[in-house]
Amino acid sequence: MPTVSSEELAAAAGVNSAKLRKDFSYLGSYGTRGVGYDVEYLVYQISRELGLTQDWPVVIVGIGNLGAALAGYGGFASRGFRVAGLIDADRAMTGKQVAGLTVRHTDELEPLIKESGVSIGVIATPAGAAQAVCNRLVEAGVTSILNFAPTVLNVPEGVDVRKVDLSIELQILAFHEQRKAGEEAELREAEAAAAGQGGKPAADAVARPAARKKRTGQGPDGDVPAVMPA
Amino acid sequence: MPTVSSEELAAAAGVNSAKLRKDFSYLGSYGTRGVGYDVEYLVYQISRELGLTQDWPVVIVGIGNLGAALAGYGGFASRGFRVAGLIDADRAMTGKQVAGLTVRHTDELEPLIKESGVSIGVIATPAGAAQAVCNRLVEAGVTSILNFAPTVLNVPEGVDVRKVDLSIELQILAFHEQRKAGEEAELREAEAAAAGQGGKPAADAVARPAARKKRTGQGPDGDVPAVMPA
DNA sequence: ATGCCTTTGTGAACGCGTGCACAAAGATGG
DNA sequence: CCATCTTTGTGCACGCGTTCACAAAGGCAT
Ligand SMILES: NC(=O)c1ccc[n+]([C@@H]2O[C@H](COP(=O)([O-])OP(=O)(O)OC[C@H]3O[C@@H](n4cnc5c(N)ncnc54)[C@H](O)[C@@H]3O)[C@@H](O)[C@H]2O)c1
Ligand SMILES: NC(=O)c1ccc[n+]([C@@H]2O[C@H](COP(=O)([O-])OP(=O)(O)OC[C@H]3O[C@@H](n4cnc5c(N)ncnc54)[C@H](O)[C@@H]3O)[C@@H](O)[C@H]2O)c1
Repeated sequence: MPTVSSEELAAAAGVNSAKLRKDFSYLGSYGTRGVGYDVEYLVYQISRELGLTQDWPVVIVGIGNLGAALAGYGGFASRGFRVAGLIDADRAMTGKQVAGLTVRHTDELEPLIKESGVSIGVIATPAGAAQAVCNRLVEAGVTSILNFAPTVLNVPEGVDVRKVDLSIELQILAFHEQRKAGEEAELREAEAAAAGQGGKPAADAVARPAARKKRTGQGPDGDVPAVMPA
Repeated sequence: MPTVSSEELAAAAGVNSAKLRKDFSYLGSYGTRGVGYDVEYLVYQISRELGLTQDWPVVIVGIGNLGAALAGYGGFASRGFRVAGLIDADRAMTGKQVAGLTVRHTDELEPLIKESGVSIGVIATPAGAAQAVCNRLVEAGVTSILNFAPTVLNVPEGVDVRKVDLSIELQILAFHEQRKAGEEAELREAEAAAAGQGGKPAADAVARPAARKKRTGQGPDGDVPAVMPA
Protein backbone atom coordinates (compact mmCIF):
# COMPACT_ATOMS: atom_id res chain seq x y z
CA MET A 1 0.00 0.00 0.00
CA PRO A 2 2.06 2.96 -1.21
CA THR A 3 -0.49 5.61 -0.33
CA VAL A 4 -3.47 6.17 2.01
CA SER A 5 -6.33 8.64 2.08
CA SER A 6 -7.25 10.56 5.19
CA GLU A 7 -10.59 8.77 5.05
CA GLU A 8 -9.00 5.34 5.33
CA LEU A 9 -6.66 6.39 8.12
CA ALA A 10 -9.45 8.05 10.03
CA ALA A 11 -11.61 4.95 9.83
CA ALA A 12 -8.76 2.79 11.08
CA ALA A 13 -8.02 5.13 13.96
CA GLY A 14 -11.66 5.75 14.78
CA VAL A 15 -11.52 9.52 14.36
CA ASN A 16 -12.96 12.13 12.07
CA SER A 17 -11.13 12.50 8.76
CA ALA A 18 -11.20 16.29 8.84
CA LYS A 19 -9.53 16.29 12.23
CA LEU A 20 -6.89 13.96 10.96
CA ARG A 21 -6.19 16.14 7.92
CA LYS A 22 -6.02 19.26 10.04
CA ASP A 23 -3.65 17.61 12.46
CA PHE A 24 -1.42 16.53 9.60
CA SER A 25 -1.49 20.02 8.17
CA TYR A 26 0.00 21.35 11.41
CA LEU A 27 3.20 19.47 10.86
CA GLY A 28 3.35 20.59 7.27
CA SER A 29 2.91 17.11 5.95
CA TYR A 30 1.86 17.49 2.38
CA GLY A 31 -0.42 14.93 0.87
CA THR A 32 -1.37 14.84 -2.78
CA ARG A 33 -4.87 15.91 -3.71
CA GLY A 34 -6.84 13.23 -5.46
CA VAL A 35 -4.41 10.57 -4.21
CA GLY A 36 -3.74 10.77 -0.49
CA TYR A 37 -0.59 10.59 1.59
CA ASP A 38 2.56 8.74 0.66
CA VAL A 39 2.81 6.16 3.43
CA GLU A 40 6.56 6.00 3.70
CA TYR A 41 7.06 9.75 3.67
CA LEU A 42 4.20 10.27 6.13
CA VAL A 43 5.58 7.73 8.58
CA TYR A 44 8.96 9.38 8.36
CA GLN A 45 7.54 12.84 8.96
CA ILE A 46 5.49 11.78 11.95
CA SER A 47 8.32 9.75 13.42
CA ARG A 48 10.65 12.68 13.15
CA GLU A 49 8.16 15.18 14.56
CA LEU A 50 7.51 12.84 17.48
CA GLY A 51 11.21 12.43 18.13
CA LEU A 52 11.26 8.78 17.22
CA THR A 53 14.17 9.00 14.84
CA GLN A 54 16.59 9.70 17.61
CA ASP A 55 17.79 7.58 20.46
CA TRP A 56 16.69 8.57 23.97
CA PRO A 57 18.74 7.32 26.89
CA VAL A 58 16.64 6.84 30.05
CA VAL A 59 17.51 6.03 33.63
CA ILE A 60 15.28 3.90 35.86
CA VAL A 61 15.42 4.60 39.59
CA GLY A 62 14.08 2.01 42.03
CA ILE A 63 14.67 -1.52 40.83
CA GLY A 64 11.98 -3.36 42.75
CA ASN A 65 9.19 -5.43 41.25
CA LEU A 66 8.04 -2.72 38.89
CA GLY A 67 11.43 -1.28 38.08
CA ALA A 68 12.78 -4.69 37.16
CA ALA A 69 9.81 -5.34 34.89
CA LEU A 70 10.39 -2.02 33.18
CA ALA A 71 14.09 -2.69 32.77
CA GLY A 72 13.33 -5.90 30.93
CA TYR A 73 10.57 -4.49 28.79
CA GLY A 74 11.32 -4.88 25.11
CA GLY A 75 8.76 -2.33 24.01
CA PHE A 76 10.99 0.57 24.94
CA ALA A 77 13.96 -0.31 22.76
CA SER A 78 11.75 -0.70 19.72
CA ARG A 79 10.58 2.88 20.09
CA GLY A 80 14.01 4.39 20.39
CA PHE A 81 14.41 4.34 24.14
CA ARG A 82 17.57 2.89 25.56
CA VAL A 83 18.00 2.07 29.24
CA ALA A 84 21.21 3.88 30.08
CA GLY A 85 21.27 2.73 33.67
CA LEU A 86 19.48 1.20 36.65
CA ILE A 87 19.71 2.87 40.04
CA ASP A 88 18.68 1.58 43.46
CA ALA A 89 19.35 2.77 47.00
CA ASP A 90 19.57 -0.74 48.40
CA ARG A 91 23.23 -1.78 48.76
CA ALA A 92 22.14 -5.39 48.46
CA MET A 93 20.94 -4.67 44.94
CA THR A 94 24.10 -2.94 43.80
CA GLY A 95 26.04 -4.92 41.25
CA LYS A 96 23.20 -7.32 40.55
CA GLN A 97 22.26 -8.08 37.00
CA VAL A 98 18.72 -7.15 35.97
CA ALA A 99 17.66 -7.64 32.38
CA GLY A 100 21.30 -7.77 31.32
CA LEU A 101 22.20 -4.52 33.03
CA THR A 102 24.10 -3.93 36.23
CA VAL A 103 22.26 -2.16 39.02
CA ARG A 104 24.19 0.83 40.33
CA HIS A 105 23.94 2.58 43.66
CA THR A 106 22.22 5.92 44.12
CA ASP A 107 25.60 7.56 44.62
CA GLU A 108 26.27 7.04 40.95
CA LEU A 109 23.09 8.77 39.85
CA GLU A 110 24.59 12.13 38.93
CA PRO A 111 27.66 10.88 37.06
CA LEU A 112 25.52 8.39 35.15
CA ILE A 113 23.14 11.10 33.99
CA LYS A 114 25.90 13.43 32.95
CA GLU A 115 28.01 10.81 31.19
CA SER A 116 25.15 9.31 29.24
CA GLY A 117 23.39 12.58 28.51
CA VAL A 118 20.16 11.31 30.04
CA SER A 119 17.26 13.74 29.91
CA ILE A 120 14.43 11.32 30.77
CA GLY A 121 14.12 9.63 34.17
CA VAL A 122 11.73 6.94 35.37
CA ILE A 123 10.84 6.81 39.06
CA ALA A 124 9.75 3.42 40.42
CA THR A 125 10.67 3.88 44.07
CA PRO A 126 8.24 3.82 46.99
CA ALA A 127 6.12 6.96 47.25
CA GLY A 128 8.09 8.27 50.21
CA ALA A 129 11.32 8.44 48.26
CA ALA A 130 9.89 9.80 45.02
CA GLN A 131 10.19 13.53 45.66
CA ALA A 132 13.78 13.24 46.88
CA VAL A 133 14.73 11.14 43.87
CA CYS A 134 12.95 13.60 41.62
CA ASN A 135 14.91 16.50 43.06
CA ARG A 136 18.21 14.74 42.47
CA LEU A 137 17.25 13.84 38.91
CA VAL A 138 16.27 17.42 38.10
CA GLU A 139 19.36 18.78 39.80
CA ALA A 140 21.51 16.49 37.67
CA GLY A 141 19.92 17.73 34.47
CA VAL A 142 16.90 15.52 33.82
CA THR A 143 14.04 17.53 32.32
CA SER A 144 11.39 14.83 31.80
CA ILE A 145 10.13 12.39 34.40
CA LEU A 146 7.85 9.39 34.23
CA ASN A 147 6.54 8.78 37.73
CA PHE A 148 4.99 5.50 38.90
CA ALA A 149 4.91 6.37 42.58
CA PRO A 150 1.50 7.52 43.84
CA THR A 151 2.65 11.04 44.71
CA VAL A 152 2.33 14.43 43.09
CA LEU A 153 5.83 15.64 42.31
CA ASN A 154 6.83 19.27 42.59
CA VAL A 155 9.22 20.32 39.86
CA PRO A 156 10.61 23.62 38.65
CA GLU A 157 9.29 25.15 35.47
CA GLY A 158 10.64 23.60 32.32
CA VAL A 159 10.50 20.08 33.70
CA ASP A 160 7.74 17.78 32.46
CA VAL A 161 6.23 15.10 34.65
CA ARG A 162 3.89 12.34 33.59
CA LYS A 163 2.33 10.21 36.26
CA VAL A 164 1.13 6.67 35.73
CA ASP A 165 -1.23 5.75 38.53
CA LEU A 166 -2.55 2.25 38.10
CA SER A 167 -4.93 2.53 41.03
CA ILE A 168 -6.61 5.47 39.37
CA GLU A 169 -6.97 3.51 36.15
CA LEU A 170 -8.76 0.80 38.07
CA GLN A 171 -10.84 3.36 39.91
CA ILE A 172 -12.02 4.86 36.65
CA LEU A 173 -13.07 1.42 35.47
CA ALA A 174 -14.80 0.74 38.76
CA PHE A 175 -16.62 4.05 38.53
CA HIS A 176 -18.09 3.21 35.15
CA GLU A 177 -18.77 -0.30 36.32
CA GLN A 178 -20.80 1.04 39.20
CA ARG A 179 -22.59 3.40 36.86
CA LYS A 180 -23.60 0.55 34.60
CA ALA A 181 -24.89 -1.40 37.59
CA GLY A 182 -26.63 1.69 38.92
CA GLU A 183 -28.49 2.31 35.69
CA GLU A 184 -29.76 -1.24 35.60
CA ALA A 185 -30.86 -0.98 39.22
CA GLU A 186 -32.58 2.30 38.46
CA LEU A 187 -34.48 0.78 35.59
CA ARG A 188 -35.71 -1.96 37.90
CA GLU A 189 -36.59 0.60 40.55
CA ALA A 190 -38.50 2.66 37.99
CA GLU A 191 -40.48 -0.39 36.95
CA ALA A 192 -41.21 -1.26 40.54
CA ALA A 193 -42.25 2.32 41.19
CA ALA A 194 -44.57 2.33 38.20
CA ALA A 195 -46.24 -0.79 39.55
CA GLY A 196 -47.37 0.94 42.71
CA GLN A 197 -45.67 3.35 45.08
CA GLY A 198 -46.30 6.48 47.14
CA GLY A 199 -42.98 8.11 48.04
CA LYS A 200 -41.51 11.31 46.66
CA PRO A 201 -37.86 10.51 45.80
CA ALA A 202 -38.86 10.25 42.14
CA ALA A 203 -39.04 14.01 41.80
CA ASP A 204 -35.52 14.33 43.08
CA ALA A 205 -34.23 11.70 40.69
CA VAL A 206 -35.69 13.60 37.77
CA ALA A 207 -34.47 17.00 38.89
CA ARG A 208 -30.87 15.89 39.37
CA PRO A 209 -30.09 12.98 37.06
CA ALA A 210 -26.34 13.06 37.70
CA ALA A 211 -26.79 12.47 41.40
CA ARG A 212 -27.92 8.90 41.65
CA LYS A 213 -28.86 7.36 44.94
CA LYS A 214 -28.35 10.54 46.90
CA ARG A 215 -28.44 9.78 50.57
CA THR A 216 -30.87 11.96 52.48
CA GLY A 217 -29.11 13.39 55.47
CA GLN A 218 -25.95 11.50 56.32
CA GLY A 219 -25.79 7.91 55.15
CA PRO A 220 -28.00 5.67 57.28
CA ASP A 221 -25.30 3.04 57.44
CA GLY A 222 -22.77 4.13 60.02
CA ASP A 223 -19.72 2.78 58.23
CA VAL A 224 -16.46 4.68 58.35
CA PRO A 225 -16.17 7.09 55.47
CA ALA A 226 -12.63 7.45 54.25
CA VAL A 227 -11.41 5.02 51.70
CA MET A 228 -10.48 7.93 49.51
CA PRO A 229 -7.23 9.43 50.76
CA ALA A 230 -4.31 7.64 49.13
CA MET B 1 -9.85 20.48 60.09
CA PRO B 2 -13.57 19.73 60.19
CA THR B 3 -14.45 21.80 57.11
CA VAL B 4 -12.82 23.15 53.93
CA SER B 5 -13.77 25.87 51.49
CA SER B 6 -13.75 25.32 47.75
CA GLU B 7 -11.04 27.98 47.57
CA GLU B 8 -8.70 26.01 49.80
CA LEU B 9 -9.33 22.74 48.02
CA ALA B 10 -8.89 24.36 44.62
CA ALA B 11 -5.56 25.86 45.64
CA ALA B 12 -4.35 22.51 46.92
CA ALA B 13 -5.40 20.72 43.75
CA GLY B 14 -4.21 23.45 41.44
CA VAL B 15 -7.55 24.07 39.77
CA ASN B 16 -10.10 26.83 39.57
CA SER B 17 -12.43 27.03 42.56
CA ALA B 18 -15.52 27.58 40.40
CA LYS B 19 -14.79 24.42 38.46
CA LEU B 20 -14.38 22.51 41.69
CA ARG B 21 -17.67 23.79 43.06
CA LYS B 22 -19.45 23.01 39.82
CA ASP B 23 -18.03 19.50 39.79
CA PHE B 24 -19.16 18.95 43.36
CA SER B 25 -22.60 20.23 42.52
CA TYR B 26 -22.97 17.48 39.92
CA LEU B 27 -22.88 14.81 42.56
CA GLY B 28 -25.33 16.71 44.70
CA SER B 29 -22.79 17.24 47.42
CA TYR B 30 -24.13 20.02 49.51
CA GLY B 31 -21.74 22.39 51.19
CA THR B 32 -22.78 25.05 53.64
CA ARG B 33 -22.70 28.65 52.45
CA GLY B 34 -20.47 30.84 54.49
CA VAL B 35 -18.67 27.80 55.90
CA GLY B 36 -17.57 25.33 53.25
CA TYR B 37 -17.78 21.58 52.94
CA ASP B 38 -17.82 19.14 55.84
CA VAL B 39 -14.66 17.14 55.22
CA GLU B 40 -15.83 13.81 56.51
CA TYR B 41 -19.14 13.93 54.70
CA LEU B 42 -17.49 15.14 51.50
CA VAL B 43 -14.94 12.36 51.53
CA TYR B 44 -17.69 9.85 52.09
CA GLN B 45 -19.79 11.24 49.25
CA ILE B 46 -16.92 11.25 46.76
CA SER B 47 -15.75 7.82 47.83
CA ARG B 48 -19.20 6.42 47.33
CA GLU B 49 -19.77 8.12 43.99
CA LEU B 50 -16.41 6.81 42.79
CA GLY B 51 -17.24 3.30 43.92
CA LEU B 52 -14.54 3.22 46.57
CA THR B 53 -16.76 2.04 49.35
CA GLN B 54 -17.22 -1.33 47.79
CA ASP B 55 -14.79 -4.13 47.19
CA TRP B 56 -13.85 -4.89 43.58
CA PRO B 57 -12.45 -8.33 42.80
CA VAL B 58 -10.06 -8.29 39.83
CA VAL B 59 -8.34 -11.00 37.87
CA ILE B 60 -4.85 -10.61 36.41
CA VAL B 61 -4.06 -12.55 33.25
CA GLY B 62 -0.43 -13.08 32.23
CA ILE B 63 1.83 -13.48 35.23
CA GLY B 64 5.16 -12.47 33.69
CA ASN B 65 7.38 -9.66 34.89
CA LEU B 66 4.68 -7.07 34.81
CA GLY B 67 1.82 -9.27 35.97
CA ALA B 68 3.83 -10.43 38.97
CA ALA B 69 4.64 -6.85 39.92
CA LEU B 70 0.98 -5.95 39.71
CA ALA B 71 -0.03 -8.96 41.78
CA GLY B 72 2.24 -7.83 44.57
CA TYR B 73 1.32 -4.19 44.43
CA GLY B 74 -0.09 -2.97 47.72
CA GLY B 75 -1.64 0.16 46.24
CA PHE B 76 -4.59 -1.80 44.90
CA ALA B 77 -5.83 -3.27 48.13
CA SER B 78 -5.81 0.12 49.82
CA ARG B 79 -8.24 1.45 47.21
CA GLY B 80 -10.68 -1.40 47.49
CA PHE B 81 -9.36 -3.69 44.81
CA ARG B 82 -8.82 -7.32 45.68
CA VAL B 83 -6.89 -9.69 43.46
CA ALA B 84 -9.31 -12.57 43.11
CA GLY B 85 -6.98 -14.65 41.00
CA LEU B 86 -3.88 -14.93 38.83
CA ILE B 87 -4.07 -16.64 35.46
CA ASP B 88 -1.29 -17.74 33.14
CA ALA B 89 -1.20 -19.96 30.06
CA ASP B 90 2.21 -21.40 30.92
CA ARG B 91 1.82 -24.83 32.55
CA ALA B 92 5.17 -24.29 34.26
CA MET B 93 3.68 -21.34 36.11
CA THR B 94 0.56 -23.15 37.27
CA GLY B 95 0.50 -23.73 41.00
CA LYS B 96 3.35 -21.35 41.71
CA GLN B 97 2.98 -18.81 44.46
CA VAL B 98 3.17 -15.17 43.41
CA ALA B 99 2.61 -12.49 46.02
CA GLY B 100 0.91 -15.00 48.26
CA LEU B 101 -1.51 -16.19 45.60
CA THR B 102 -1.50 -19.36 43.58
CA VAL B 103 -1.22 -18.99 39.82
CA ARG B 104 -3.97 -20.86 38.01
CA HIS B 105 -4.07 -22.12 34.47
CA THR B 106 -6.03 -20.42 31.72
CA ASP B 107 -8.51 -23.31 31.75
CA GLU B 108 -9.75 -22.04 35.10
CA LEU B 109 -10.39 -18.53 33.82
CA GLU B 110 -14.15 -18.82 33.35
CA PRO B 111 -14.98 -20.64 36.59
CA LEU B 112 -12.81 -18.18 38.54
CA ILE B 113 -14.61 -15.18 37.08
CA LYS B 114 -18.02 -16.64 37.72
CA GLU B 115 -17.31 -17.87 41.23
CA SER B 116 -15.71 -14.66 42.41
CA GLY B 117 -18.05 -12.33 40.57
CA VAL B 118 -15.16 -10.59 38.85
CA SER B 119 -16.13 -7.73 36.58
CA ILE B 120 -12.70 -6.16 36.10
CA GLY B 121 -9.87 -7.91 34.28
CA VAL B 122 -6.23 -6.92 33.86
CA ILE B 123 -4.37 -8.11 30.77
CA ALA B 124 -0.59 -8.40 31.08
CA THR B 125 0.07 -10.99 28.42
CA PRO B 126 2.17 -10.49 25.29
CA ALA B 127 0.44 -8.39 22.66
CA GLY B 128 -0.27 -11.37 20.45
CA ALA B 129 -2.41 -13.08 23.08
CA ALA B 130 -4.24 -9.98 24.30
CA GLN B 131 -7.24 -10.02 21.97
CA ALA B 132 -7.91 -13.71 22.56
CA VAL B 133 -7.66 -13.26 26.33
CA CYS B 134 -9.90 -10.23 26.08
CA ASN B 135 -12.53 -12.21 24.21
CA ARG B 136 -12.54 -14.92 26.83
CA LEU B 137 -12.79 -12.41 29.65
CA VAL B 138 -15.72 -10.65 28.04
CA GLU B 139 -17.40 -13.92 27.22
CA ALA B 140 -17.12 -14.96 30.86
CA GLY B 141 -18.77 -11.75 32.03
CA VAL B 142 -16.00 -9.20 32.54
CA THR B 143 -17.17 -5.73 31.53
CA SER B 144 -14.09 -3.62 32.33
CA ILE B 145 -10.55 -4.28 31.13
CA LEU B 146 -7.23 -2.69 31.96
CA ASN B 147 -4.88 -3.50 29.12
CA PHE B 148 -1.09 -3.29 29.34
CA ALA B 149 -0.38 -5.01 26.06
CA PRO B 150 0.44 -2.64 23.21
CA THR B 151 -2.62 -3.54 21.14
CA VAL B 152 -5.96 -1.94 20.47
CA LEU B 153 -8.62 -4.30 21.76
CA ASN B 154 -11.94 -4.77 20.04
CA VAL B 155 -14.78 -5.20 22.48
CA PRO B 156 -18.57 -5.27 22.22
CA GLU B 157 -20.56 -2.27 23.34
CA GLY B 158 -20.96 -1.96 27.07
CA VAL B 159 -17.42 -3.10 27.80
CA ASP B 160 -14.90 -0.46 28.90
CA VAL B 161 -11.25 -0.72 28.05
CA ARG B 162 -8.45 1.40 29.41
CA LYS B 163 -5.04 1.01 27.89
CA VAL B 164 -1.81 1.78 29.68
CA ASP B 165 0.94 2.18 27.13
CA LEU B 166 4.21 2.97 28.79
CA SER B 167 6.01 3.49 25.50
CA ILE B 168 3.56 6.19 24.58
CA GLU B 169 4.11 7.89 27.92
CA LEU B 170 7.81 8.00 27.18
CA GLN B 171 7.15 9.16 23.63
CA ILE B 172 5.11 12.08 24.89
CA LEU B 173 7.95 13.07 27.18
CA ALA B 174 10.45 12.69 24.35
CA PHE B 175 8.28 14.83 22.11
CA HIS B 176 8.27 17.71 24.55
CA GLU B 177 11.93 17.15 25.23
CA GLN B 178 12.67 17.53 21.55
CA ARG B 179 10.49 20.61 21.41
CA LYS B 180 12.41 22.24 24.24
CA ALA B 181 15.69 21.45 22.48
CA GLY B 182 14.25 22.64 19.17
CA GLU B 183 13.25 26.00 20.58
CA GLU B 184 16.70 26.61 21.97
CA ALA B 185 18.26 25.62 18.67
CA GLU B 186 15.88 27.92 16.83
CA LEU B 187 16.82 30.83 19.02
CA ARG B 188 20.46 30.22 18.22
CA GLU B 189 19.64 29.89 14.53
CA ALA B 190 17.70 33.12 14.59
CA GLU B 191 20.61 34.90 16.21
CA ALA B 192 23.01 33.44 13.68
CA ALA B 193 20.66 34.46 10.88
CA ALA B 194 20.45 37.99 12.18
CA ALA B 195 24.21 38.19 12.21
CA GLY B 196 24.46 37.60 8.49
CA GLN B 197 22.83 35.13 6.12
CA GLY B 198 21.28 34.91 2.66
CA GLY B 199 18.91 31.92 2.50
CA LYS B 200 15.13 31.97 2.39
CA PRO B 201 13.95 29.29 4.85
CA ALA B 202 13.29 32.03 7.39
CA ALA B 203 10.07 33.00 5.63
CA ASP B 204 8.81 29.44 5.89
CA ALA B 205 9.65 29.24 9.58
CA VAL B 206 7.60 32.35 10.22
CA ALA B 207 4.66 31.27 8.11
CA ARG B 208 4.30 27.89 9.79
CA PRO B 209 5.59 28.02 13.34
CA ALA B 210 4.27 24.61 14.28
CA ALA B 211 6.30 22.93 11.59
CA ARG B 212 9.83 23.22 12.80
CA LYS B 213 12.74 22.03 10.75
CA LYS B 214 10.56 21.04 7.82
CA ARG B 215 12.58 19.10 5.32
CA THR B 216 12.37 20.51 1.82
CA GLY B 217 11.58 17.66 -0.53
CA GLN B 218 12.32 14.30 1.06
CA GLY B 219 14.91 14.31 3.82
CA PRO B 220 18.47 14.71 2.47
CA ASP B 221 19.72 11.98 4.77
CA GLY B 222 18.79 8.63 3.27
CA ASP B 223 18.07 6.88 6.55
CA VAL B 224 15.26 4.39 6.81
CA PRO B 225 12.04 6.03 7.87
CA ALA B 226 9.95 3.73 9.95
CA VAL B 227 10.53 3.71 13.65
CA MET B 228 6.87 4.44 14.09
CA PRO B 229 4.85 1.29 13.55
CA ALA B 230 4.56 -0.60 16.80
C1' DA C 1 -4.50 19.41 -24.11
C1' DT C 2 -8.89 19.12 -21.84
C1' DG C 3 -12.26 17.71 -18.67
C1' DC C 4 -13.60 14.71 -14.99
C1' DC C 5 -13.10 12.77 -10.62
C1' DT C 6 -10.93 12.16 -6.25
C1' DT C 7 -8.94 14.01 -2.17
C1' DT C 8 -6.67 17.59 0.17
C1' DG C 9 -6.38 21.88 2.97
C1' DT C 10 -8.94 25.13 5.48
C1' DG C 11 -12.54 28.89 6.50
C1' DA C 12 -16.60 28.99 9.12
C1' DA C 13 -19.96 27.19 12.42
C1' DC C 14 -20.95 24.50 16.23
C1' DG C 15 -20.61 22.51 20.93
C1' DC C 16 -18.56 21.90 25.24
C1' DG C 17 -15.80 22.72 29.06
C1' DT C 18 -13.76 26.48 31.82
C1' DG C 19 -13.81 30.75 34.27
C1' DC C 20 -16.12 34.98 35.76
C1' DA C 21 -19.16 37.20 38.56
C1' DC C 22 -23.01 37.62 41.45
C1' DA C 23 -27.33 36.65 43.85
C1' DA C 24 -28.93 33.64 47.44
C1' DA C 25 -28.03 31.15 51.60
C1' DG C 26 -26.69 30.60 56.00
C1' DA C 27 -23.73 31.20 59.94
C1' DT C 28 -22.26 34.39 63.41
C1' DG C 29 -22.16 38.33 66.41
C1' DG C 30 -24.47 42.16 68.37
C1' DC D 1 -34.23 39.36 65.70
C1' DC D 2 -31.47 41.85 62.52
C1' DA D 3 -27.16 43.13 60.18
C1' DT D 4 -23.02 41.65 58.32
C1' DC D 5 -19.83 38.74 56.31
C1' DT D 6 -18.37 34.57 54.14
C1' DT D 7 -18.91 31.05 50.79
C1' DT D 8 -21.82 28.34 47.92
C1' DG D 9 -24.32 27.30 43.59
C1' DT D 10 -24.94 28.68 38.97
C1' DG D 11 -26.29 31.72 34.76
C1' DC D 12 -23.64 33.59 31.26
C1' DA D 13 -19.82 34.55 28.24
C1' DC D 14 -15.55 33.33 26.39
C1' DG D 15 -12.20 30.33 24.03
C1' DC D 16 -10.71 26.18 22.04
C1' DG D 17 -11.07 21.94 19.77
C1' DT D 18 -14.00 19.40 16.62
C1' DT D 19 -16.77 18.93 12.61
C1' DC D 20 -18.88 20.45 8.40
C1' DA D 21 -18.55 21.74 3.87
C1' DC D 22 -16.42 23.35 -0.17
C1' DA D 23 -13.09 25.49 -3.31
C1' DA D 24 -8.64 24.43 -5.13
C1' DA D 25 -5.38 21.12 -6.62
C1' DG D 26 -3.72 17.48 -9.03
C1' DG D 27 -3.85 12.88 -11.14
C1' DC D 28 -5.63 10.30 -14.95
C1' DA D 29 -8.25 8.96 -18.82
C1' DT D 30 -9.55 10.28 -23.26
N1 LIG E 1 4.29 -3.03 41.53
C1 LIG E 1 3.35 -2.45 40.83
O1 LIG E 1 2.67 -3.08 40.03
C2 LIG E 1 3.08 -1.03 40.99
C3 LIG E 1 1.98 -0.52 40.37
C4 LIG E 1 1.70 0.83 40.47
C5 LIG E 1 2.55 1.64 41.17
N2 LIG E 1 3.61 1.14 41.78
C6 LIG E 1 4.49 2.03 42.50
O2 LIG E 1 5.80 1.91 42.00
C7 LIG E 1 6.72 2.03 43.05
C8 LIG E 1 7.56 0.80 43.10
O3 LIG E 1 6.77 -0.35 43.26
P1 LIG E 1 7.43 -1.76 43.49
O4 LIG E 1 6.32 -2.73 43.62
O5 LIG E 1 8.47 -2.00 42.47
O6 LIG E 1 8.10 -1.56 44.93
P2 LIG E 1 9.38 -2.31 45.52
O7 LIG E 1 9.36 -2.08 46.96
O8 LIG E 1 9.40 -3.68 44.98
O9 LIG E 1 10.61 -1.55 44.88
C9 LIG E 1 11.05 -0.29 45.31
C10 LIG E 1 12.55 -0.21 45.05
O10 LIG E 1 12.98 1.14 45.22
C11 LIG E 1 14.20 1.14 45.90
N3 LIG E 1 14.37 2.43 46.57
C12 LIG E 1 13.82 2.84 47.72
N4 LIG E 1 14.20 4.11 47.99
C13 LIG E 1 15.02 4.49 47.00
C14 LIG E 1 15.75 5.68 46.73
N5 LIG E 1 15.67 6.73 47.53
N6 LIG E 1 16.49 5.72 45.61
C15 LIG E 1 16.57 4.66 44.81
N7 LIG E 1 15.91 3.50 45.01
C16 LIG E 1 15.14 3.43 46.10
C17 LIG E 1 14.11 -0.01 46.86
O11 LIG E 1 15.40 -0.46 47.21
C18 LIG E 1 13.36 -1.05 46.02
O12 LIG E 1 14.24 -1.85 45.27
C19 LIG E 1 5.90 2.27 44.29
O13 LIG E 1 5.81 3.65 44.52
C20 LIG E 1 4.57 1.73 43.94
O14 LIG E 1 3.54 2.40 44.65
C21 LIG E 1 3.91 -0.19 41.69
N1 LIG F 1 7.39 -5.34 31.52
C1 LIG F 1 6.99 -4.09 31.39
O1 LIG F 1 7.47 -3.20 32.06
C2 LIG F 1 5.94 -3.73 30.43
C3 LIG F 1 5.72 -2.42 30.21
C4 LIG F 1 4.72 -2.03 29.35
C5 LIG F 1 4.00 -2.98 28.71
N2 LIG F 1 4.24 -4.28 28.91
C6 LIG F 1 3.42 -5.25 28.22
O2 LIG F 1 2.84 -6.11 29.15
C7 LIG F 1 2.76 -7.40 28.67
C8 LIG F 1 3.50 -8.34 29.59
O3 LIG F 1 4.82 -7.91 29.76
P1 LIG F 1 5.84 -8.79 30.56
O4 LIG F 1 7.13 -8.08 30.56
O5 LIG F 1 5.28 -9.19 31.86
O6 LIG F 1 5.96 -10.07 29.61
P2 LIG F 1 6.34 -11.56 30.06
O7 LIG F 1 6.73 -12.27 28.82
O8 LIG F 1 7.28 -11.50 31.18
O9 LIG F 1 4.98 -12.15 30.61
C9 LIG F 1 3.94 -12.56 29.79
C10 LIG F 1 3.20 -13.66 30.52
O10 LIG F 1 1.97 -13.91 29.85
C11 LIG F 1 1.76 -15.31 29.81
N3 LIG F 1 0.87 -15.60 28.70
C12 LIG F 1 1.15 -15.68 27.38
N4 LIG F 1 0.05 -15.95 26.66
C13 LIG F 1 -0.96 -16.07 27.54
C14 LIG F 1 -2.33 -16.38 27.41
N5 LIG F 1 -2.90 -16.56 26.21
N6 LIG F 1 -3.09 -16.41 28.52
C15 LIG F 1 -2.54 -16.19 29.72
N7 LIG F 1 -1.25 -15.91 29.91
C16 LIG F 1 -0.45 -15.86 28.82
C17 LIG F 1 3.12 -15.90 29.66
O11 LIG F 1 3.14 -17.23 30.10
C18 LIG F 1 3.95 -14.98 30.55
O12 LIG F 1 4.01 -15.45 31.85
C19 LIG F 1 3.36 -7.35 27.28
O13 LIG F 1 2.32 -7.19 26.33
C20 LIG F 1 4.19 -6.11 27.31
O14 LIG F 1 4.29 -5.53 26.03
C21 LIG F 1 5.21 -4.67 29.77
